[in-house]
Amino acid sequence: MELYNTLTRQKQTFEPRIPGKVSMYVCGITAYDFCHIGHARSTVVFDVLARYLKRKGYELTFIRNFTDIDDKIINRANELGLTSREVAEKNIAYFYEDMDRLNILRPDVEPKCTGHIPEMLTLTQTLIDKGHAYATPSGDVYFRVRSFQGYGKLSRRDIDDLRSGARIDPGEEKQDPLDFALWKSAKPGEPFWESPWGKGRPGWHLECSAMSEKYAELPLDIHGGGQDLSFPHHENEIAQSEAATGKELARFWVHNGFIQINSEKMSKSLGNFFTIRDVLDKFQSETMRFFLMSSHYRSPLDFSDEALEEAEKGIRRVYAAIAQMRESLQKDKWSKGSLPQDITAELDGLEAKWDASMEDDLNTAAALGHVFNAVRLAGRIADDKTLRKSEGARGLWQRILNDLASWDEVLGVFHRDPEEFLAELRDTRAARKGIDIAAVQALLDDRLEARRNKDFARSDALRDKLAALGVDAKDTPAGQVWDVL
RNA sequence: GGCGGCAUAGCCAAGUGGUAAGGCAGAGGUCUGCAAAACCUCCAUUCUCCGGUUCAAAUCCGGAUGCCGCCUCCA
Repeated sequence: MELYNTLTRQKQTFEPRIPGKVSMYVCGITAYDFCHIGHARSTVVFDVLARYLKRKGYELTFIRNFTDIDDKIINRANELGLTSREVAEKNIAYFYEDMDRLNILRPDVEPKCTGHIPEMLTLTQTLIDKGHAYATPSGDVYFRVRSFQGYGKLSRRDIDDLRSGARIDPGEEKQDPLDFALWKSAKPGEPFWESPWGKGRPGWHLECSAMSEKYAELPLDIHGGGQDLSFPHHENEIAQSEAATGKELARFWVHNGFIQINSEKMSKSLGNFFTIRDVLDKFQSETMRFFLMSSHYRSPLDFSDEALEEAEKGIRRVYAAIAQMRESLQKDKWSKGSLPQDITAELDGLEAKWDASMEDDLNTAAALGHVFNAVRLAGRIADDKTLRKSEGARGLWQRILNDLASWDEVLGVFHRDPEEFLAELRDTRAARKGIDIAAVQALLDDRLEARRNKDFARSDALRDKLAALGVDAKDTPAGQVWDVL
């Protein structure tokens, strides 16, 4: 497949270093709070990538870490009167709750920073021994950025241009403003580990270098994370790992684009901040996931309730089609006859295009377009009075259902029981719009009664009343059903 | 200031040299007691603007404008 590599700034044909085996390391969360929708995007993007690589038959080693010690966690612990460990563990549990709801598959290895202190100490010592790092009198250890030739190669930054932004904070004993911490000496009251340089804790960038080397052989095939991580985090990882091992850290660097709110960055300070659970209180997780896949993973994606509602309509249409196909397939009698050649050829084409889209830098937006085309094809046959009774129709629907199931292994949104999903969707929408279900049910009962008496005037009047409440009453062969307008 | 990205219909969005996917909304139609759903048809001669290259440009090059991100913790 073609994958965009931030390192080369172009799409490249992805081939793993060892044929058939892929190693992928993705930077996970810092466990100090609930996860926000940006985390959802990142995890969904790499979940889809992981699923797709597996579908292609690769033996995948997928590593995603937890940062469970850092300033933000320590601050939060102090605010809450908890230990850092308690804060991290609580938030990791919340993370799993959110990710399970989003149907994110568990990576193969989920290492925690605090479980890898010895590895980080060893790495730090190696860097000191090689002259790439130095300890200060107060017990900090810094990476000597200018000692690493390739610094800036990922983010395309010139080391001299960085100087203006870098500075030395009071209390730091850096030799150069560019240098970054590998090991931070413990301040009073902070959690610490023993080290050759005194009590302290690892710097943020170090864990990813230590853990990727421990759980995969370098170079990694893929290293991923959010766009913002490319500098300085990933640049620093490269410096640490490559300076210490002499090996390339990763061959492909994959970065997902940001979620935006009104075309602006989401941030707590701007007050336009949404957690995953905020959203999942109002929308189904399949809708959220579908929304996240509706544009390319590297593009910025504007988040809003309106955008979610549009995604909701889209996924509802797919599930409605699944329900219809399943119901149609219940029939026992099928007339002999196949479908016109052009119809089966169209489906052949759609299957090929779906694969081609995913092969092209994981183009889920295009792939979803082909899903809709398949759904429309199914409906077209269902609407044809002659064709829909034929064995050809049966074969086509079964094939589309199989395609959807197969695509779902990667996209992860079409596997629910359609009736159950649609009912849940309706209730979710009703709740969101504050519809009083009991009042609605009473009106629906009245309307059913009116229809039994063929009192269409009263039936229609009741439908208008329901519409005023935001409810759409419809009559199907199976009887009266309702949906949220 | 340095580095980078983006600009496609009313809205969302794919498309990186061969004549504009898909979704939402809208219009007309089939179906229906009427509706809804589903399906059919229509809905960008044109891709922010100006130049250039080419037989051919939304796609490549140069310039302009606008928006956004990174350079400090950040998915």
